[in-house]
Amino acid sequence: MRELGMEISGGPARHVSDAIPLGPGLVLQGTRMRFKRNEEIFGEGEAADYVYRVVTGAVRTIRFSSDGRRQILSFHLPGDVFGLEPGALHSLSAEAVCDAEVALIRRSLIDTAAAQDTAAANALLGLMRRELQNAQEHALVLGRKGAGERVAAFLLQLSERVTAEREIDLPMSRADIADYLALTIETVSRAFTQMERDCAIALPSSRHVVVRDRGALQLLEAA
Amino acid sequence: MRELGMEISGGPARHVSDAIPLGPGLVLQGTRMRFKRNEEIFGEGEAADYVYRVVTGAVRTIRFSSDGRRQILSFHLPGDVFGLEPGALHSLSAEAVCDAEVALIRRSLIDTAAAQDTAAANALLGLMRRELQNAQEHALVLGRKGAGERVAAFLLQLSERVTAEREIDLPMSRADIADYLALTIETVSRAFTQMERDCAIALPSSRHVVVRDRGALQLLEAA
DNA sequence: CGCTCGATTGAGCCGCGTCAAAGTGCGTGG
DNA sequence: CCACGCACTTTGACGCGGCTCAATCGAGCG
Repeated sequence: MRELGMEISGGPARHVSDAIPLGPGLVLQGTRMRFKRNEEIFGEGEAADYVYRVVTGAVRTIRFSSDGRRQILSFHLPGDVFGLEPGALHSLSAEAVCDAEVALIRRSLIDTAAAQDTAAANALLGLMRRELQNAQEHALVLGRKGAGERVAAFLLQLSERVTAEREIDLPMSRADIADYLALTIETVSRAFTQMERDCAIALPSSRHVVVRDRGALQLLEAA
Repeated sequence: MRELGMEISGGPARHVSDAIPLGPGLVLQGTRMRFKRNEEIFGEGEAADYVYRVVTGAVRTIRFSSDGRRQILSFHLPGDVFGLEPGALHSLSAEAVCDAEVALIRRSLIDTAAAQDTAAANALLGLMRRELQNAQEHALVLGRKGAGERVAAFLLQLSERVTAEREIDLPMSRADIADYLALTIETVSRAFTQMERDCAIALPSSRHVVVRDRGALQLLEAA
């Protein structure tokens, strides 16, 4: 995190404490910060002195391939914890997908809690497991699915996370989706168009998706 | 795990205890078992009552895509711990790549140790982190690299894990490599042949790789 | 010696990336 | 309020890398 103190938004937000639930029965106090669209929250290689929780907006974690192309490893939505690293340094970067509010808590507090309270340690383990399963599922999608199937899987996953409703407001651009699914923006766009032609979804605007036929999407996802 | 007691190999191996180091200062007693090539160690959806550590041989963890194709998520070599799941059920299957010896330890013992000893809990967290980083790195490789680069990255990674030497005995078949890298056996084979033509490696036999020019491999890996 | 499984090699095709050009929405400034 | 500009999205044409299908080769084993 660069210039931690300087990036806190003006007004009464400074030092407004915010709760970070690490698990059942374990809630630690944090500080809320605002980040603008595309702003870096922390960078790869920096000291991992904080753990974060999305309050509003969305956050992406990214790494760069040796050829310079970026891979988005995960999207984090309100309620999600991110930046959790057992090591001393961040092994990836995090950026705000759109304007976002994030709650921070000092890493040292969490370590202390985990050292004294086994319930806290187990809560951390649970958060870690969740990320591991996400990463494994992601590897499976990237390895075994075609373009249309990846986009369908992405929409289904997102619709489950955001709400049980049929309408999704995408916080991220086509470029973000492409870098998450390891495709190009053109291919992602064509997949959306094709799904609209098949009446699986409707696209009132490019960032607003209406799931018309969930079954058709699930069929698409299955390759 | 099916028919746990019945699959223990004959002879004095039965109930021979084996140490499983979960971390610095935490070693638990386990039982050694033998598995034949391609034998299932545990299956997706089964109760995760044990944690495992490879003693000799190699183990693969796999999941199946909805279209029936398998994805190998990771290879585990002697010393590696696998089968660790915070949840009650295994979220993936494990099989012996070749004849292998595996040390088992009851999950309940580990949970007890983690609940009483924060050092043990941290050791578990470390093992989990290692797997998470592997999974993220794997996703990046699958998403951002071409065929030759994937195979080069695979060989480099394997050579670092097995030994610092220049010779690698592959425990796994081309089909295993293909399913790990999300390629076909033909493409993997062509990549090997090409690397031999480029004098980056030598192939005395299909399972024995000699790294001739590590720099060339690293150049290949970088896309 | 012959069988079988795994590995290699070749020919052809298809999906997705690349390059290029419109089209669309939104914020800014005149 | 409208005109403009910029960023994002969509659509099209084309090429290439890896998959498919198929044949051959090689090694271990009965």
